[in-house]
Amino acid sequence: MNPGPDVLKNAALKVESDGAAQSGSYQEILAAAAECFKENGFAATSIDDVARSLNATKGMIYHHFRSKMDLFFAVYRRGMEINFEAVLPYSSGKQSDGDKACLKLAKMSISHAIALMAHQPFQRVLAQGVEMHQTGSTTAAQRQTLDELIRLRNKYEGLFRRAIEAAAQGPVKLPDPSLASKSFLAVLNSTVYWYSPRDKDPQEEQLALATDLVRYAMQGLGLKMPDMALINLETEK
Amino acid sequence: MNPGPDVLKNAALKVESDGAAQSGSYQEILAAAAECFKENGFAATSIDDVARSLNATKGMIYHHFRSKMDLFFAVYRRGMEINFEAVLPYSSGKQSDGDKACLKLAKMSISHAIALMAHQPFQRVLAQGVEMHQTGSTTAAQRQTLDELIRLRNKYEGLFRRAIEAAAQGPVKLPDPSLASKSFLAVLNSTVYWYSPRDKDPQEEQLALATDLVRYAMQGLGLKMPDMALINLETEK
DNA sequence: ATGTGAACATACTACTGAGTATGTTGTCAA
DNA sequence: TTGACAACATACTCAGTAGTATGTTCACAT
Repeated sequence: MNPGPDVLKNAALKVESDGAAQSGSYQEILAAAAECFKENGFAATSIDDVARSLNATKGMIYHHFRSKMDLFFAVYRRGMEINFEAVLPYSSGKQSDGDKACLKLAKMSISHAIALMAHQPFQRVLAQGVEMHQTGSTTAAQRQTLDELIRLRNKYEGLFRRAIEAAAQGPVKLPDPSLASKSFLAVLNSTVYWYSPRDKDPQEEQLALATDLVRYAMQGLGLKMPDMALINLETEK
Repeated sequence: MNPGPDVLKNAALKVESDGAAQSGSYQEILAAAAECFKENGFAATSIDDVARSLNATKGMIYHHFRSKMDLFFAVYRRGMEINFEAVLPYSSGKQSDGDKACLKLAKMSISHAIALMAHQPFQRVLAQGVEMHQTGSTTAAQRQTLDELIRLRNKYEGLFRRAIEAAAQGPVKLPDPSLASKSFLAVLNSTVYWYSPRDKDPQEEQLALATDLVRYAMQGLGLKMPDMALINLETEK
């Protein structure tokens, strides 16, 4: 079929490799679009809305994107990129030791949960993309692109499923690994629908919330949360 | 302010009291609209779409509903109705005994999870309503109605929060009851985004899935799942 | 029989919004 | 200097759609 790693590579390397090449306005459009899509949803957002929020016009958007769908896909892709960047650093290697595997899962999960809260607009777009996939809309060509993006998402979910299976070796039994990972991620992702950052110490607040959520999610699997002292993530930029 | 029980009564009694009074077509419109909203989302669904799926015309819809928003609200209300009908029978009374409280919570949760899978279109509309609430759309009057509907939803969530608090008395500590109930319901509600019924034994399948989900959700709180023998719900109609 | 209103269908209006076609401006190479 | 192209802005087309205005049918009360 299609070589697995490539799909990931496409997403994960774009930011690094392009750097200055990807004109600043491009990323700005993505951010503005994500914000608009979050506010009103894809269908209710017009290209003019996005342009307006940039003090620009429709022509500018269409200079960079061939259609509204293309713009949405680009935002979606960027959202997946963000998530991979958050989780990949902690997801490499196979831990045969149960506690190590648990620690790895916890790190991945907390990093994921924080990224989710720190980049809400993009994460909401990801959720909308999933809904769109179940829908029978779009043309054949768009459908193909969307399928590819969903595969990317499944790949991401796979990172967690494998980490969960590794962590649940031993005393814990998983009735259905797929169901387990879905439930697990459902808890972590739930913040998308109600969290809104407070001005005071959003960093601190997000870490605390993420910790509680991950504790709950792991406990559901019968796993105990590792000591927080062991989970010091590199604080990002 | 507004008397709490009334809001609930409005929703919970409508079906019973109206009965034959609510013309058949009314409920059919709700079902068709729910299906359309689920398929394409609120914004991307036209009144003509709904009418077409009923082999009717726009005039018929507007004869029963004053606007597209009104139709949406009615569908939302019906969705909440379904949920209350599923859960209320098991949510009455205060269990001081921990195990009893646990059993009560389990019954409520399983009934909720099954209702969710059995009425997907309506449940998806509920989700869309929540998103809509975070959004800055709609007029002032509509906003008021939407606020009322969200209060209804919060009331529903409150049933679970109280049941959770009652069940978690004793050996278990809840860091944040609100967070706990949000996570708890996130797990149960997650099926909305991926479950699709199989032709074979949907009843059986839904019960099995619901059981697994509830087990996970309760374990996350540190509660153990009661024996299934104790959880025989009255099978609905 | 007749008028009256409920329950629709049909025809129309007014507007929004995706996509396009065509300017306009600045920059940079030759 | 000029021409060529990137990076936009402006102006327009046209399909779709919320809402309205106006038939039409039929049951039912008087």
